Amino acid sequence: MAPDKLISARAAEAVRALYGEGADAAALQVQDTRKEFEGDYTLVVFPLLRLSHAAPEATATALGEWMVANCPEIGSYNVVKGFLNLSLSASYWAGVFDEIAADPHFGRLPSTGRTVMVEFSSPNTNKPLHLGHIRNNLLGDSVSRLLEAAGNRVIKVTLVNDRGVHICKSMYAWEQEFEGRTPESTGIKGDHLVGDCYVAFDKRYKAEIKELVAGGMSEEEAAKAAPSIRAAHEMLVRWEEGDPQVRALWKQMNGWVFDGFEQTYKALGISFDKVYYESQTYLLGKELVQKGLDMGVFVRDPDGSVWCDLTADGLDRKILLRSDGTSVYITQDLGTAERRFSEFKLDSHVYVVGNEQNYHFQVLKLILGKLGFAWADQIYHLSYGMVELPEGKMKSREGTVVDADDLLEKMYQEARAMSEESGKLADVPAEERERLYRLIGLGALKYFIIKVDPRKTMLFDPRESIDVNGNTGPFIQYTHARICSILRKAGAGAEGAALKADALSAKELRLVKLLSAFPQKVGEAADAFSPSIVAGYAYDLAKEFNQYYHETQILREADASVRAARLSLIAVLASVLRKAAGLLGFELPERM
RNA sequence: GGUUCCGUAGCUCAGUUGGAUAGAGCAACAGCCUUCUAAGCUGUGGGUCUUGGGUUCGAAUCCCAACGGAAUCACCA
Repeated sequence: MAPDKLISARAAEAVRALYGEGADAAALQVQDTRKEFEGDYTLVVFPLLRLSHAAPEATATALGEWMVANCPEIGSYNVVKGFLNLSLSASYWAGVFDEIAADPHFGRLPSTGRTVMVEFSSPNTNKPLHLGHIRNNLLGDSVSRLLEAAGNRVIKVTLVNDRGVHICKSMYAWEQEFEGRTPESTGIKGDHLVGDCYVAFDKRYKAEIKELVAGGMSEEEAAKAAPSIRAAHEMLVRWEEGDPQVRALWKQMNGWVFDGFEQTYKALGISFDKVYYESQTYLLGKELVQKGLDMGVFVRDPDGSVWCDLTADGLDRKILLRSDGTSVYITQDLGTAERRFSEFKLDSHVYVVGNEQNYHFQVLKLILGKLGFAWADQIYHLSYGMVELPEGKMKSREGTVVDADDLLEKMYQEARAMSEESGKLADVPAEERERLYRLIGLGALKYFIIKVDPRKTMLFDPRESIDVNGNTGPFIQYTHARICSILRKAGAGAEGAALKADALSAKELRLVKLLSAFPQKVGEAADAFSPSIVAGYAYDLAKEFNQYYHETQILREADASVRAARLSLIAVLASVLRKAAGLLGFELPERM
């Protein structure tokens, strides 16, 4: 039983023994004892006063006395006002440590038997990935790992937006200005080349509008009449008709983008179990529209368009089918959701999508509910905040977008610079060194993003490099490397010893207590879809170790059994740090 | 205007079922490397938790209002 659960259970027994009635679970408030007081866990007795009919101190003391006398695990107690601080005995903690050390799957929760799909990343194929996508990718990846650790079967998917007028814009610009140029011929990464086409289109389009407006046309008319936009729309029509020439170019350019994305995903360490393409799913959902009409939850207007009236739910009327019979974005989302739930027998579905689409997902869930799908409320929109620059939103037109590939490269260089300055890796082979630079740079970036609560908009200042000191990924990596260094010097087979209860320092007890909280943190983080909880935990653990490191001799400890115990403690510490970082999606080096 | 989210130290962020004197990091300042990796450790300064009410033994946390900011409300995706 987890230590905090044990305390709760014991406290319930004490209350029953002393006051007869069983305290309801809600009345028993057990929390971590604050650092400035002595104890492991604290029972807040205020809610129990109505049972004890005594003053807070007297109630707390009575409970403390009973618990120390009747619960072998509880070593001592003290009372401060209405707070009963309880300390578990050193031998209890030593036992907890042995269990942790013996459990190779420590931190993995029992199976829930549930299958969860996580959709994330979902890029457009007309421009390269940027910092916003990075946040999405890292969150999606980490949440997937968390849900898996929490006992779920997880299916990671992405939906690539590979069709539509925006792709045609890039295609048209390529024909006009880039004809013949390929990633191979230019040496430009495919997604960047197509992104350049998109920018070129925008430039051309703007110029045309300006010219038309100068010729007396209104802004609005000009936006529709500009030759380039007409050409792009024309291309889309031909794409939908299956025109071989358009399809060939579309295929070729998307191929470039996919190759480029693949490289970035690989660099980020991200993969999917299944990739969906909108070009193959955009027609889904039409039969659901018919179903909704039959059920009477949708209405068809005289012009032929189909709507769902959500005004009773505080929203607006939502269009589901255009008057020309073609479907809109949400129509295909309805269709893909239904297909996925039935095909994979999903218990729930998480969509990692920015908070700009809150409305969309609100509507999606509502409509699926109206269509009678019981699983509609098992859809969860993990709505994350935007990444902003000091001057506000990233704008591709103003060139303020932070490119994913550039940022990754910058992080590697940063790690290299730090490392070369210290010289600690001087004797490591060059190839291995490069691997470590990437690992550290990636750790810095991932931790920087993931430590922030997903819901919040976060700030990134490109002028300042991402920190590597303090509450950072490299701090955790460094801590791990330090432990590994000690273990290396200790020699093989040094760990595995049991802790000696009578020789444990306060700091060592704290470390064991922190270790024991890991599974609970995994559960909390998974429930809240918030990897930042695990990030905070990893930081606390690393910080605690570093303090321990400075005040405790390990290798030079004279008593062999104490030395062995300390080695096994730090070995487990390193392993839990690795697991925590693993949930966040980055690795810890053995040297740095 | 409707809906949703946010407002905590100079800056970036923790603080999730209401609990003790609101915490970290960065930046600033002062210390600690002949001793297991100084990407570390120790200390100092820094706060009307946007404001005003309410709920109660107790509120950064829950409720109401105001102020400030963001997103969204397309026959776009």
